[in-house]
Formats: sequence, C-alpha cells, structure tokens
Amino acid sequence: MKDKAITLSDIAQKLNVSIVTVSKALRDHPDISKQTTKLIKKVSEEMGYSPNLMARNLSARNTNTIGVVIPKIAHFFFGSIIEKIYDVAFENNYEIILMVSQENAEREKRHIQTLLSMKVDGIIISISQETKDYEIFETVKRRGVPLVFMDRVPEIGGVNTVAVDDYTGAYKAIEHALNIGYKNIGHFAGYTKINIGYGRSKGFVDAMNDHGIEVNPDWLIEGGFGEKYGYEAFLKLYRENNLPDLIFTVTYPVALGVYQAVHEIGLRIPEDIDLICFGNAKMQSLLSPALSCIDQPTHMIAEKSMEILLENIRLGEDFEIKKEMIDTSLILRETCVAKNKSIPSESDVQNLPAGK
Amino acid sequence: MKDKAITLSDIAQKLNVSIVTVSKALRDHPDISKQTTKLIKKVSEEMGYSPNLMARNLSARNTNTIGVVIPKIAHFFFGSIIEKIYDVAFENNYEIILMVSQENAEREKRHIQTLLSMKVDGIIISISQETKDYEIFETVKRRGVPLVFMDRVPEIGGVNTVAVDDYTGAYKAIEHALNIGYKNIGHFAGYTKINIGYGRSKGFVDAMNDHGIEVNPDWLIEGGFGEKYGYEAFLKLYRENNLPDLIFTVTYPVALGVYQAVHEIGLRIPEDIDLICFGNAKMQSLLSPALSCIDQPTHMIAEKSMEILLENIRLGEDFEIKKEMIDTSLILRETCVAKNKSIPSESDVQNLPAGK
DNA sequence: AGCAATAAAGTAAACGGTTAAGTAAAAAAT
DNA sequence: ATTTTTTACTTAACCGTTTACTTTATTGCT
Repeated sequence: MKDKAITLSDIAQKLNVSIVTVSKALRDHPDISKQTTKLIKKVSEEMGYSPNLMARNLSARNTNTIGVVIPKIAHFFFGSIIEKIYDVAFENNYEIILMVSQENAEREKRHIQTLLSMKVDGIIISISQETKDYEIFETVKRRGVPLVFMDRVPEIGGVNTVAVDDYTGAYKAIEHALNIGYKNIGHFAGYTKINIGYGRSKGFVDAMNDHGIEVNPDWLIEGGFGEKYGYEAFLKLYRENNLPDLIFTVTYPVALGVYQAVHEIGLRIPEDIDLICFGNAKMQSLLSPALSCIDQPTHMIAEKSMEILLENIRLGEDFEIKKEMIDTSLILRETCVAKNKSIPSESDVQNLPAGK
Repeated sequence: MKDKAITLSDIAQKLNVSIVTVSKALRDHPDISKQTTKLIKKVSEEMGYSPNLMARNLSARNTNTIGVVIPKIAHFFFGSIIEKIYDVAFENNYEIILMVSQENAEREKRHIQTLLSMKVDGIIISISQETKDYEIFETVKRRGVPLVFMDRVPEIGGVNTVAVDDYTGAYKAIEHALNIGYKNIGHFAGYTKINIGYGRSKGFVDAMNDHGIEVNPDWLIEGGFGEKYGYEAFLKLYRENNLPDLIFTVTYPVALGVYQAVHEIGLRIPEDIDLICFGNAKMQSLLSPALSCIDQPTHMIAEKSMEILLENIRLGEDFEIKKEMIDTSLILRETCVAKNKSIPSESDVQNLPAGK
C-alpha cells in the first residue's frame, strides 16, 4: 500500500544511466549535457523524487541546518526572535532545528549535544537562567562549530555575542523616572548572574547613585524572569507594607506578574504603584494602563545573530569574533510618565499591526 | 586547531576491536559481554564520542524525529501548543523539527517536502489560512508517514485530527450574549474556508437563528486571523457608522486589533462596544477591560496530538485513524458580562502564573 | 592525418553508522 | 569424547548520497 521513497537508483535504472549521472544532473553539474540534465530532471519530477537528506548530509558533510537553543518559547520576546530567525533562515535556504531548554541547564546541555550529533552548521543560543557550567560551549568551539550567543551571554571569551545594551537602557529609564520626580524606586532584578540581569541591575543602581539617591536594599529583589516572580515579589513588599512608588522590572513578564498582583489586591496603577519594565511586547499598549518600557528590537537581535552566524559559517577559520551591542529605546505609554499622575500617551506607532 | 568528531572507528581502533563491537556495546546489544560493554562505554565517554545522527538515521531508517508545521509562532496560541509539544517530545526521546509557514501555502508545501526528505517519523500540522491544495497531504499518506492535523484541519478523509469543538464553543458564547440581553451582535469571522473559521461562524449564526434573531450581513465580516484584520474590520464599521453592540471575534489577535482601533478612536469597551473572542491568552485578564473568551485548552490539544501521533508511529499500518474533539469553556471576565455595563469579574484562577 | 584537449559519461570509494550472516572458542549436553 | 549450543566477536553488505578519479568518444588544432 505504501510507496517506498524514490531514490537516485530508481531514476538511474529507469533511464539506463548511472546513479552518479542522475545525482550530478539534479545538481546541474557541468559534467552532464543539457539534454540529459533536462530529461533526468523531468523524469525525477514525474517519479516524485525527493532527496534523502540524511544520506546527502552524511556524504556532503554540511547540513544547511542551524541549531537554535532558547530557554522559553511561549513568551513574546523569544517568540518574535524565533519568528525572525526562521524567516532569515528560509531566505537563505537553511533549516532551523529549534530546541527549548525550559530554563533548565541540564536539558540545555543535552540539546546542544544533540545539535552537535545532528551536525548542524552553526548554533545560536540564549542560555538558561541556571546555566553555570560553560564546558559544553568549549566543546562546541573545539568542534569548530560556529556559535553565537544571543541576548543572554555567558562570561567567556572568544565567542560571538549579540546582546542588548541593558546597562544604558536601564540607566536611561531610571534617569527618566528620576526626572519626573520619583525617588522611591524599586527593582525586581531577576537573576543577576546572567548578563541581562546584571546589566539592567547595574544600570539601575548607577543611575540612582549618579543622581545622589541611595538604593534601598529591601526594594532590590532578585528571583527570576517570569510572571510568578513578579507576582510574589510584589505581594511580599505589599504584605510588609513597604512599597516603593515605582518599580522597574527586569522583564516584561515580571511586570505582568505585578499587574496581576496589583489587580487582585485592588490597588491602582500608576496612582498607588507605578511601573516600568525592560522589554516590549505588542500587547503592552493594550494593558490598562499601557505599560511603558525599554524596547529591545527583537528583529534586530535575530537578524544580527543570523548575519554573524552565517558569515562565520561561510568564512570558517578566517572569521573574526564579533561582539554586537543592540541599542534600546524608551517607549513611554501610560505608566511612569508623571509622578503619581497618569496622562494619555502619544499613540504608539510602532505597535500598529504588522502588514501581511 | 579544531578537533574532528570522534567516530566509532576511532574508538574501535584504540581498543583493538571491530567497529561493530563498539556500535553494539554502546547500544547494550546482548552480543557483547558486560565487561567489554563497560570498557567501551567508559572509553567512548572519555573520548567524547557522540554519534553521527545522519549516519545512524540513514542506516537505521528511523530518525526519532517528529516534524511540526504551524502557521505562526509569535502568537500565544501556537506558542503554548509548541511549548507543550516540545515537552512531550522530550519526555519520549523524540526530537522536534519545527517549521513555520507564516500562513503561506507555498512555503508550507516546501516545508512538508523537506520534512519528508528528512525522513521524520511523523508529522503534526496546523495548516495555513490559504491552504487549498491538499495534494501534498496525499503524498504524505502514500509515503506511509503518520500525520496528525491539529486545530486547523482540512476536509479530507482518512487522516488523524485533533480539533477544538469550535461550533459548540461559539454557540455557547453567543447564547450567553443573547441571555444577557444583546441582540445586535457582529462577528469578525476570519477565513471560513478553514474548519475553525467555519465552525465558529456556524456556531454564531445558528445560535442567533435558534433564538429568533437574524444575522445582519454587514456585521459578518470575513478576512484573516490576525490583528490587522480586526483593526481594519472595526474601522470599516466605525467609518460606516454601523457598529453592532457586541462583536464576537474568531481569534484573540483579531480582538486585540479591535482593542487597538477602539483605543485610538477613543471609544470605550464595553460601554460603546462590547467584545468577546474565541481563544484564551494569559494576558487577556490584564487587558482593560479584561477580555472574556472561549477557552481552548492548548496543552490538551498538544498532548492529544502527540499521543495520537506517537501511537500511530508505534503501530504503523495497524493504527486506526483517530478524530479527537476538544471541549472549550466560557471564561467570563469584564467584557460581555452585562449589556452595556461592566462589572468586576470573579478572579480568573486559571491565569495565575504557572509554577516553575 | 595525428595528437592533445574537451565533453559526457561511468567506476570506485567514502561518509558513519546498522543489521544480517559468519566464525572460533568455550560451555553444555549427550 | 564427541556433538551441540552458547558466547563474544568479526566480516560483509547496505542505507542513499557525493566526490575524486577513470574511461570513451568527439572535437579542435597544426
């Protein structure tokens, strides 16, 4: 009942030529005459031939495949990065093998090993919250597999990185907050072991200090990058009756967690507690109030990462390590616009629905 | 500088045994003694061996790999389905090859061909908006590759499907709307060629008719499943000065588009225009007002799809086609709760941040 | 006309594994 | 003590391609 897949050999037999002739013809090799090539292509089309990629990759030793490892997928930030990566890959005739670590270092390691086993031509990775052991990355380097760290980068040398300028982004946001009159500012900082946590946190602290304000240690809470952490951190402060006037959250999900908690308690944003976060998402402008943020252009992160990786793949040993820093911009909506007073924001043009 | 990857042959040479012995030992084949097995495993560990999956899959003719094709990825619905699929695959020692069609039929077809070329063990697909030609799916069937259609299913027989009970979900929602007093109800219906569009639309129409209300054709607008369509459809009605009291949107992004337009115009939800949509997303409860919806359990969709596919893979020819229907539930928040009057909703327990 | 160059194929080997079919030595059965 | 079975390996063949090297016929050049 079920058709076996057509192979080069089937076509060769039918046409009474050798397998190699077919193989060459299908790849427009000059060895084969125009005529024969045309015939072979026609017949293999008719027979419904599709190459066995396992065999091809095995023998050709490159797979035209890129491995991507991310910590989470059902999140706007990674979702849109991934979407762009897929698009760029498609344009360049590469396939993507996507792995999701679920913020688990052990799983991340296994995924990378699998990618190596699959002989991907290169790897883009955004490391998990818990990744501490960088040994596996050394292995990747030793294998000569091009590697780009994206957004979350470890502190090791000799690797390509595409990171957001977390420090400056956070600094600018806090500076703005101070300018409109805030002094009691808290920070939900996530994991400060990772560059993004560290950079944002440092930007916060420096901005405060540079403006002569001391950071209240009770208001600088570490934890994670997800909603749960924002939710709990806020409840903790609330229960202690020790709320700042403004909270700067390390990610947008953390801010959502705060929204959730604030909603449940029955407080109002920004009157009772004001908020700003690092990271933009389409729907922030639809929150009530619309959430101001530091925008990190996900498409640019994805494009740059792919650009660097593809070039690294092309040049091989001749490629020189690149460290890319992506600029952020402050998007002000209805939070953090005036101390304890909400004013309508300018319409947020960037968030218009994207064209098809 | 760069290490070549270790192969079976390297290990065999070092230990003065044959390649086959190593291959068998690593897979705990009974042919090889406990002792030798242990030694071989130890040595290959030390040497950092990792199997070449291309080679393995080529000769073993199964890849332990599942292909997944979805139309979009940076959307909550697909994002969370994918996340769950990855988890289930991981637990079952399968790899996922994810392809994103971007709602493009041509691209979808190419992706499926690639998956066939990659010799995936099975395919899960949610077809694009525009897919009309089902020929490629026949090819998949003929090749004997297990196939599951998920959420968006075509009208062809003899295939596994996991679909949401769109009709009943829509029907119940409209019935509720009618019960609280709405009569002038519009529907942004997306593509009614696809099951999800068709089912939801039919549920809407039948519920209206069964309650003795005629559907106003001006208020039944077809288009797409994205924000842009919701945005534009709403503006169109607004400009024509022909707004219904309540709009039921085919997806959650369409509703977001409406929110966007409503915001920009300066109208209020639900006072000026009320809204309910098909599809749930974590952040809907944080919108203002919190958006009521028909919840489709993404995790269940993902789990069922994987369950059916894995069983189909296991049983092969003996497997009997399965058609799974997933129930929905109505989640009422702050929209569509009382005609032209917003009341606070019960707290939405399901949307508490998920535990780590 | 004679010989090198070129065009259009074909052959052999390799890619790194797996599976099936031997084989020699050791253990068990008669 | 001889045959049979089991144990522990090895050799050969194959998975479906590609690449490097030959072969054969044709063309071009002097």
